[in-house]
Amino acid sequence: MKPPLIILTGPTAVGKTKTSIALANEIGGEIISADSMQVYHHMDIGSAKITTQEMQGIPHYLIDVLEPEEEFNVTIFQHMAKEAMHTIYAHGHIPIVTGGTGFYIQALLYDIDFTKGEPDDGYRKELEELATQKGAAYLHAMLQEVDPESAELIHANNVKRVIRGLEFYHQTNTKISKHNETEQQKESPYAFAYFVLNDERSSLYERIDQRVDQMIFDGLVAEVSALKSRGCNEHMTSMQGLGYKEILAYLNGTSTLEEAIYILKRDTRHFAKRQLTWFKREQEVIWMNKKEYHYQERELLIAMKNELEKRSMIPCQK
RNA sequence: GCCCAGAUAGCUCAGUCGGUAGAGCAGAGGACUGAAAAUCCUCGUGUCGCUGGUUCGAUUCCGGCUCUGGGCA
Repeated sequence: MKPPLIILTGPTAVGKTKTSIALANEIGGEIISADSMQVYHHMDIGSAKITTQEMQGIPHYLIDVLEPEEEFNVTIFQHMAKEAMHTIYAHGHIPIVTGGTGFYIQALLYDIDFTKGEPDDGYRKELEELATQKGAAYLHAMLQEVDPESAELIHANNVKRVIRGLEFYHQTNTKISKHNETEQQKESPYAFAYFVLNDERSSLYERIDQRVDQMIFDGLVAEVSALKSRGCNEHMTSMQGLGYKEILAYLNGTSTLEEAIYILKRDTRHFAKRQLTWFKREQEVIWMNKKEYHYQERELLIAMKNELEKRSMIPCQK
């Protein structure tokens, strides 16, 4: 019998947080955040972090566990999330993974193997240098040499991924394309339900715009300003988050506040679209379009519980 | 009231020495397996303001009109 795992995700600003609390209350769940920005302390407004009050006493994991200067990535996420799952199972509860980072969810759900091909900062720097000096095509040609399958799949302009391919080969002497192929075939070790909350595109975009205005009103500029004063800069993982890089650009004098807000809204919309593209590609996803449930939390919850019963993840109510 | 400039894709604009037009942005679709809120790829037909004229042919040249800027009274 595989252990149960509930995933509740969806594009940014769709209302995941609120629904996750309602679901957790309903079925006795505890929440693991799959969010690359909410892990950081001192980044509350821009990351739309859940407040203690909103948590309603439901235990939350992977929120406020790192300082903005610290590194975070899929592997760290996977490690921390697995630990949290153990704790939750020990409580006799069901873990609910909530958050919008599809890649993280995938890594956890299919227990992707990240033990091989550790990043090598020195080598990375070297490759980055090469890319700027000789061009993206040059790096791509290097990848073509050692791993033609990857070179085929990765566009030459996508320097980050070309570098990762080269780095993986450099570290392991094996092809990342081969690695990806085997990982792709993995079956999830969990009995899971993968909910994707969604809404009409126009409503979603409207909410995004409104939310950005609200963030500004709530003091996003002051929040980023404080981060800047403590030494945070645009090279840090944390400062690549939406809301942080744009406001930082404004504080550094690269743009006006008005431009920063325009860009932030636009890029958040783009991000939501990318998230949806990701979820569309995922197998076994249960789409929950809010419109179909008349925007009623109650209806949405009942539908989700039905799905969970179908999968025998919660006892039958009848 | 007069003079000047403009009116072309949802927006900002380019262009056609007369043969019905193209960029950026927006928007849409996609990729992603240790940076992922990152990174990257693909997608452009619209009464060329309205109306007459010249012409085989006008969005392009000429006239009038409407609207929008700016200037002069």
